[in-house]
Amino acid sequence: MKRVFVNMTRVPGTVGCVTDERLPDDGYVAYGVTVDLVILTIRADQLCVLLVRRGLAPFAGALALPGGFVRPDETLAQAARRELAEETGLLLPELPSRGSAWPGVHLEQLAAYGAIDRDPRARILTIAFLALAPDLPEPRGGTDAAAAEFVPVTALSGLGALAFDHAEILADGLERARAKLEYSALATAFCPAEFTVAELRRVYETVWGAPLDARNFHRKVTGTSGFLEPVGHSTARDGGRPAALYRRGAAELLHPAMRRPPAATP
Amino acid sequence: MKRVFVNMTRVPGTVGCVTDERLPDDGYVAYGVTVDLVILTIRADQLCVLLVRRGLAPFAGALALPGGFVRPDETLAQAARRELAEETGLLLPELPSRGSAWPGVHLEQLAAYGAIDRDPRARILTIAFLALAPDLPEPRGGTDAAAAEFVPVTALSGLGALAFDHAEILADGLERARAKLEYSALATAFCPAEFTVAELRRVYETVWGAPLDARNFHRKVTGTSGFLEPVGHSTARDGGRPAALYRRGAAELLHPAMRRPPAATP
DNA sequence: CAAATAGTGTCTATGAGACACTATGCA
DNA sequence: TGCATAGTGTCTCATAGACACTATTTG
Repeated sequence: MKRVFVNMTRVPGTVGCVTDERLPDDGYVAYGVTVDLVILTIRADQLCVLLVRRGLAPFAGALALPGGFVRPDETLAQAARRELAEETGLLLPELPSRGSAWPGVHLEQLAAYGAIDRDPRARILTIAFLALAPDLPEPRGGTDAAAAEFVPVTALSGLGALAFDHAEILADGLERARAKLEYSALATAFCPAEFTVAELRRVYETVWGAPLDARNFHRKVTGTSGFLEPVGHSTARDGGRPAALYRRGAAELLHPAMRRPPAATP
Repeated sequence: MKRVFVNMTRVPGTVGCVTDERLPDDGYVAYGVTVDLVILTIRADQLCVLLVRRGLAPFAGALALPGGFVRPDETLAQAARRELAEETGLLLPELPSRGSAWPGVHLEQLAAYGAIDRDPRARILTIAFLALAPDLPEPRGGTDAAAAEFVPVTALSGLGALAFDHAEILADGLERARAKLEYSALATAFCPAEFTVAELRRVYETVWGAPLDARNFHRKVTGTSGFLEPVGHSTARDGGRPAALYRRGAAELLHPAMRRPPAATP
């Protein structure tokens, strides 16, 4: 499918004219730019991703990652935050431009995707972001989402392909999340402000898809300095002996790192 | 500095009109997109980055990372490969779209940078790539490089600021490289096709800026399966007992990982 | 021979994983 | 009392780091 790019523009003040073959060195071609979000949460012990059902062509009726065009007055991170707020109904304070985070929600850049025909309409690049959040209220149909829903990632093979190259983006987001649980305190982003060690362990087990030894896990996380901060030993119950509650500590990176078992992640 | 965006375009087939305030949901604004390269190599036991002296405004006369606009018929990775070839004079075979690599040279996506005023002329996003290469021939002034030279990264504080946000991009690239030496076989990308354990160790010491114990290093790298593959025990000399030569093995990721000493990286 | 670099052996501290055991709640 | 979950102690194995020691070259 060879397309003619009619949406080339020149910017006053730059040299260069636009042809289809070879651009002058300071030539300038403009592309559409979107942000797409991999928003992960844990519901009922399942790792879920927020997907929207597309209403418009292309891929009308298919599931897709939430996202939208970057506006001229916002950075990439700001666009991602706006989309996140629109899709989840969360209101977010202003954030530093890169990385985390307000209490509990984590947002970071994942990668840029620029395959030539990833959007059949025109050349559109997307910058994907990864968001991790504790269990959220039901997503409200945002302004640009026909219908948004959290879908267990294990159910995706049976749901048909995602729109555009979103399956690849989602796979990259999942792998990033799984990898970062090893060496960062990111798992706490899936937990409410106060949580027990068992809840944190279930996060690891759910994201990695592998069981962990509860005793060793407890020793490890409580022994890693800066990971957890005990909040006055209030407790909550879950059937047995009450558990101590913790808040996330100051550490971003874990020393030593948690070790992901070699098990599969189906 | 408030600018008016005159370079907004509409793409036939998409709805939406362009205003400065609020875009319809499927609205579309176009931006300039470049790739910028952090090309690292090791020369004379110093970690060096390839920089070009800008000839044109803005930042005329300043040092900058090599890069250029993405053409409409190439992916981001292809644009990065083209720029790499133009700047270094290397001829490169066609590659799979993500990650590495042809013998010895590594290229991977680093991140996207989209601060609103990162280019004073217009809204331009850049996708940064990280390249690691063995000692290259003197860079030839490429088509769009006024002059290209490898600069030791330790010398950069005394050279004045880099153009645009390239100091931030370079810092991110350096940190990525330092981190990936820990858990990947990336250090071999700084070495020629055949190398000794001592040469590999000098790569680690140079990138990390910290000395390593030669004996323990030797045991570790030769004991990590898939990292090094002994090529018929030919040798080369460097003053003392001849050393065995190795080629990089099949492993991308190291098990167990190398450990970066806590030392500073000045 | 000495000097220089390559490579091995050995000891110790630390952390991971296995798992017995104790602690504290509820029905 | 029985059961479920929380949390600790202890053993074993693997690996990191320190460093003594051997091996193989050149001058």
